[in-house]
Amino acid sequence: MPELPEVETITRGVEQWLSEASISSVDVYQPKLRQVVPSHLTTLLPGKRITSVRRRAKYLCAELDSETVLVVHFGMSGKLVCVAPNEPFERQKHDHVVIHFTDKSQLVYRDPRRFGLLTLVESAEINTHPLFCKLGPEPLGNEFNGHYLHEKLLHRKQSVKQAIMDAAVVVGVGNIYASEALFRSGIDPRRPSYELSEVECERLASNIRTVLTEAIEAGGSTLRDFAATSGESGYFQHRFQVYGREDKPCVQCNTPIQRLVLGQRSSFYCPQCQQ
DNA sequence: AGTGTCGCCTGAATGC
DNA sequence: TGCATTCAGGCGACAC
Repeated sequence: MPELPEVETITRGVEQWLSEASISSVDVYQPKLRQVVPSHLTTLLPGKRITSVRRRAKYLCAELDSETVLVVHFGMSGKLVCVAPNEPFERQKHDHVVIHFTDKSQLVYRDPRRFGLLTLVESAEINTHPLFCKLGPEPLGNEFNGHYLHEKLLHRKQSVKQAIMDAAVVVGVGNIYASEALFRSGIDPRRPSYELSEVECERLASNIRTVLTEAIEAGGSTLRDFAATSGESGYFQHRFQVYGREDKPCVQCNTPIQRLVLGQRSSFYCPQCQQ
């Protein structure tokens, strides 16, 4: 599932792949994603060129030469498939949107579970747009640090795991990386947020940063094959220390990893190392 | 305002 | 073997 590191990898992949070509046509085969794909996509995109690509939270933002941003979210199962000019391409069952370029290349949005979205936002309005206006800081940016996190958590009763997964606190920390960062920090995911000291918040913020950075680097290793691998990326799943490892020995102390549910999400932790 | 719950959707895994 | 059920997940909508 595309978490922040995967979206970052996809973004870098698309960036490498950008060309002078402009969009010639857009086919929408299934508009019913998490949000309905706006019908004006097919009329507004042709003739435009993608000038740059960046990531904000788990959104890929493709800037067009019309003061407009094509916003893509991958939900749980979304991918972008880059098809090289004249490379044979057969549309698959869950290819919902196909963007054709003048150089005969294609960009394909594939999403079996349809939890993702594609939409257009005016560049000037991106920060006030409903999708973006409530977002907290980027976990890899300077604004996010232990002091900030401590202030944010101070008056929260919620568990610390739920808090760091709240996009208003910090964006892009999904279920997997929340568990991993808490393990590395030696913090029990059930701890009430207000209970964490500034030192613990420093440690947690730092580990959120490093675990995401390491995952991006692992994803980056497949960057070269980006177009060929249909957006599949990364080997970081082989480095999970707690996520999905219920009953398996803790990598630090051999105590069996436990699973519990917080806010309807599976959480994994070591009862020995995380207090 | 903060918090908890629901629902969208499909495929994989599990149960009978 | 095949059918039915359960689960996973991001995140907005909604209720309290």
